[in-house]
Amino acid sequence: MLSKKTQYALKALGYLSARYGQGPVLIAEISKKKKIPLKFLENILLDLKKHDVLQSKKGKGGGYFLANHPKKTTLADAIRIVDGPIAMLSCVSLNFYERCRDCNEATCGLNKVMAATRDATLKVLLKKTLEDLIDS
Amino acid sequence: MLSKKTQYALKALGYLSARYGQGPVLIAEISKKKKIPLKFLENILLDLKKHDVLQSKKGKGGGYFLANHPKKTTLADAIRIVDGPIAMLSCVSLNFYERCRDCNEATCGLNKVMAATRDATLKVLLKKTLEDLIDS
DNA sequence: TAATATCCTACAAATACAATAGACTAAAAT
DNA sequence: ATTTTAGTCTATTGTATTTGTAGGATATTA
Repeated sequence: MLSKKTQYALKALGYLSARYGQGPVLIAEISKKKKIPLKFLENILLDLKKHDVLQSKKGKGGGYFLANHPKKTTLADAIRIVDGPIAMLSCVSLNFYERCRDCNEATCGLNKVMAATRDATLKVLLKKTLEDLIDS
Repeated sequence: MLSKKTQYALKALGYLSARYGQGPVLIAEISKKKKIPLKFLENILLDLKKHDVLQSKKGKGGGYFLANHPKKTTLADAIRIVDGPIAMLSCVSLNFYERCRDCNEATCGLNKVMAATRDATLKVLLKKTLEDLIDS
């Protein structure tokens, strides 16, 4: 299950996607419209900025906005930044790989199954983008 | 990511699958071979028994064994018992559904995307069974 | 220089996860 | 019968993660 933090992040990204090209949006506005705790949201957006998904502008007329067209950022990208690995086990994670103790990957049945699961999940998350987060 | 508890459960189920039809296996044996804390494993196996994945026998010559052929239990079944929902959000979970506050599912972009992700993941986990957990 | 709004670090509270303890029940062997 | 074996059950403890808050620092505009 995605953490609440990640849900907040995706909700905020959806909101910003709907306003892409319309200038900066205040954190306070996103917080209010999407019912996300303000200070928590600050941290989340900052994190997304540091990973080049968002850009920001300070002072009056400032706020946050997407660094690229909503189609350019995949959900896999976004989720990895905020939530970490997409795979169900570290030993099959592409971006957060960790060898598991007491287990030989070459012979481990669980490893193979989880790699197949990761591939299926990732196929969707690499295809879907921030644009798909816009509410209809 | 799967909890450690779930990893332990799947490792244990793989071990029991390899010994299917060969009589009961001691918790202590599984614990030792798969390096799973004994008392923790007790709880996990008991849980799987209560959900009819395992059966047990007490006293000398006792132990745990699969209730059905390893092919009969899907990984989706096993994971749901120990870990809970497979979906990334409760609002798209088939077995652990919860409506999310402050969000209209009919119009929510996130909901649609996560439903698609769930379908892809589930397609694999419903096809794979305990038999696939047997180490080669 | 005053007002605005993001940036940054640290912290606190709440929840979930991992592991252990110890007594209880059932079955088998003697 | 009673001892040994092995699973059953409930509770508790320690640890880690998650969620959320506080308050000042920095940058931008007017």
